[in-house]
Amino acid sequence: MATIKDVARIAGVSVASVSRVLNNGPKVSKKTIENVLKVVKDLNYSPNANARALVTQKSTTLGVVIPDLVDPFFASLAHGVEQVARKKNMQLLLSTGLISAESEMQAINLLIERRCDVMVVHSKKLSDQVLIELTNKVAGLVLIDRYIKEIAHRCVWLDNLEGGKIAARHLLALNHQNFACITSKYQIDDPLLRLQGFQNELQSAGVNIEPKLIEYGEPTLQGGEMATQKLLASGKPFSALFVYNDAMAIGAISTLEDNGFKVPSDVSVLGFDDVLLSRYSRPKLSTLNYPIEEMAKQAANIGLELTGKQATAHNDINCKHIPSLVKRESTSYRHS
Amino acid sequence: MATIKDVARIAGVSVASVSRVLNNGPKVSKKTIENVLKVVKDLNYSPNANARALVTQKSTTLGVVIPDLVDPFFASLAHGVEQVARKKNMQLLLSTGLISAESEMQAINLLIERRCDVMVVHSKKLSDQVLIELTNKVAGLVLIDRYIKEIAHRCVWLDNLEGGKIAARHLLALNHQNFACITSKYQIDDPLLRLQGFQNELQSAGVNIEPKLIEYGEPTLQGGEMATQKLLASGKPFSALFVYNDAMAIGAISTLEDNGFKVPSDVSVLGFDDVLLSRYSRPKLSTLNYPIEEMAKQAANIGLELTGKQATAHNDINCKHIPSLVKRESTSYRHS
DNA sequence: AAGCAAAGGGTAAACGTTTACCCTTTTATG
DNA sequence: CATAAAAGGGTAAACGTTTACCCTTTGCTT
Repeated sequence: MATIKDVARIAGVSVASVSRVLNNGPKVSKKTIENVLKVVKDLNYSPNANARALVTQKSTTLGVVIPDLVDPFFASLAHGVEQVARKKNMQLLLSTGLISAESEMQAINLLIERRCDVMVVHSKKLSDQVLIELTNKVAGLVLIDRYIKEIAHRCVWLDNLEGGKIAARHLLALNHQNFACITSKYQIDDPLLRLQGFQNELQSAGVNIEPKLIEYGEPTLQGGEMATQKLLASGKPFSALFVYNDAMAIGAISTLEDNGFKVPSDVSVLGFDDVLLSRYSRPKLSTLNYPIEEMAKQAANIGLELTGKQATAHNDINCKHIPSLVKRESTSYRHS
Repeated sequence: MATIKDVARIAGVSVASVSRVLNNGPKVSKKTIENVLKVVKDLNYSPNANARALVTQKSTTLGVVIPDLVDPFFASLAHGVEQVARKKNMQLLLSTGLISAESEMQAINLLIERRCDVMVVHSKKLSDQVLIELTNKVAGLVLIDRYIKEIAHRCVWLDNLEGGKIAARHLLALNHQNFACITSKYQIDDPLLRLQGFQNELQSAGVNIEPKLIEYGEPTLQGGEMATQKLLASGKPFSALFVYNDAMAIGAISTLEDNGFKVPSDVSVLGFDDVLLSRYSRPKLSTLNYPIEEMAKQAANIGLELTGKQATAHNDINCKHIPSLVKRESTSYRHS
C-alpha cells in the first residue's frame, strides 16, 4: 500500500508538502495541491490512521462499552453515540462487556489501549471506586445509565425511582386500586428502584400492594409470561399491572389474554423503556419512554467537551433524565 | 500516560525486554518478567495500540459497514461479526453508510484508513465493478447480502428468489388460491427477487396474481398498514398475503384486523426475516428466517481466512443461504 | 536599488512500539 | 577444564505520519 513517501517522490515534492495538502494546511501553492492530489488519486493513496493517531496523539475514535448489541436498548445507545461520532467525522469502536466486573473492565481497557478520546461506558458491575479512578485517568470517559455522586457531571442517567412513581400516578389516575407488579429477577438497581418508586407512590396514596402480586422473572417475553402465570395462580385480583420492561409486558399481555382477561378493559398493563416492540404490539403498549438515544448523544457530547473537542455547552445541562409517560392502548380507566 | 520507555527505565531493563514480556516473547527470565510486570502495574501502563498496529502492520480491528444500527436486522449483523471478533481478541469498528453510493464508499474508505484487516461490508449501492476492485485492493474484504459472480467466494448472501418460492409453496400447500403481495418500494434487488420468486412459483402451479393485489410501501409498520389499505380498497378478494418483511407484515395484520378480517382464519399473512418482532406479535408471525447473524459470522470468518489469521476451513463452505420457513400462527389452512 | 515581508517548501525529529541482529553470561558436554 | 551451545538481554532501525524550524524565492515599499 502506497505511503506518503511514495506520493512525495512521484509528485516531486517533500512529504511535508503532501501532508500539508492532505490536511488543508497553509503554505502550499495551488499548483502543488493539484499536483499532489493527482498523484494521490493515481496511487490510490490512503493515509494510515494509526500513524496519524500516533503522531498527533489523538484518535478519531469514539468508544462505546455495552454488554451486547442484540438487545435493542443497547443498539439504540450505540446508535446515539454513532450519530454524534459521524457528525464529528469520528468512528465508533465497540467493546462489549457482558455483565461481569472483569469483562467490563477488559472492555474498557481495550478502548484505553486504542487511545479513544471519548468513551461512553455502560457499566453495572464495576464498583463506584473503580469507576471514579477510571474517570480520573481517562479524560473523555462518561458513564451512562449510572449515577455516582462524586462524579455526577460525568454521569448521564435515568431516574428510575421517579419512573416508578410516574407509573403509579398514571395507574392511580385511571382509578385503579388493585395493583400488581412484575420486575426483573436480576438485582441491579434499575428494577429495584422502579419497584420502590412504584410502591412509595402507592403508599402515599394510601394503597398497598399485595406481596403475592409482586413477581420476578427474566426480563424477556418468556419471563413476562411465566411471571404472569404465577400472578394469576396466586388467585389475588388486580386490575393494573406495572411491568419492568416492554418485552416482559408484551409477554404479560399475551398470557393475560390467553387466560381470558382483556387488556386494557380487564387489566391495564404498563411497560417501561418504549422500545420499538411497544409500538408493534396489540394492543399498542402504554409505557414509559426511556430516551436512551438522546442520553447517549448527550453522553458523547459531554465526552467531547471534556476532551476539548467541542466548546463546552450550557453547563446547566441536566444529566438526570426523567422517563415520560407514553399513553397508548394497554392502559385505560377502570369503571367501578 | 506512561510509555514503554518509562517502564523500561524504572524496571532497569531495555524496552526490548519490556516488549518481550508484554508479548510473551522468548528470551526473558522469570525474574525479568516479574519485575517488569510489577512496574507495569505500578505505572498503570497501557500499551498504545496505534503504535503497535503501525509497526506490526496489522490492526486487531474487524470493520463493519452497515447503513444503520437502529434497524434490528443490521444490529444482528453487527452482533454476529462482533462475536467472532471477540473470539479472536479483536474489536469491532463500525462505519455507517446510509444507502447511497457515496456514503457507502466513504464508510469503506474510513475502514481502509484504519487498516482494518478484515471488513464485512453491506453495500447495496456501489456497483459490481467498484466492489470487485475493492476486493482486489483489500485482502480481507467480504461482502454480505450481495452476490457478485466474479467474486463469489467473497460473497455471503441469501437466495431471495428461492425465498419467494418457498413462501409460495407454503401458501399453496395451505390450499390458498387468491394471493396478494406487499413489497418494498425501494428498487434494490431483495424485494424484486422475492416477488419474482413468489410469482414464478405461483405460475408453475398455474396460479396468477392479480396485478392490483401487488402493493408497494415503505418497509416499516406504517408502510405495511398503508399498503394493506390500498389492497383492501382494490376490492379484490385474497386469502393469502406475502409481505416483504416482518415489520410490514405486522402492520398488515393490524390493518386487516381493524377491517374485520381475522388472521389467519380469513387471511394468512407471511412475513420475511424472522426478526425479534415476529415472535412478539399476536398472532405470532409465520415468516421466513433470514439467518443474518450466522451469515455475518461466516463472512467474518472468511475474512479472517483470507488474511491468513485463521486456517482456511472446509473450502466446500456454501456462501449461499436459503431462508427457512418458520411456521407460527399467522398462516393456516384454508377450508374451501 | 536596497531592504524586508510574505509565500512556498524542505529537513528532520518525534510519536510508541516491535524485532532483527548482536553481545555477554551461564550451562552443559566431552 | 576447554569449548560449544543455550539463554538472556541490549541497540537501533523501522513503521507512516505531523510539524517546528529553517531556507529560498518573489514581490512590494521606500
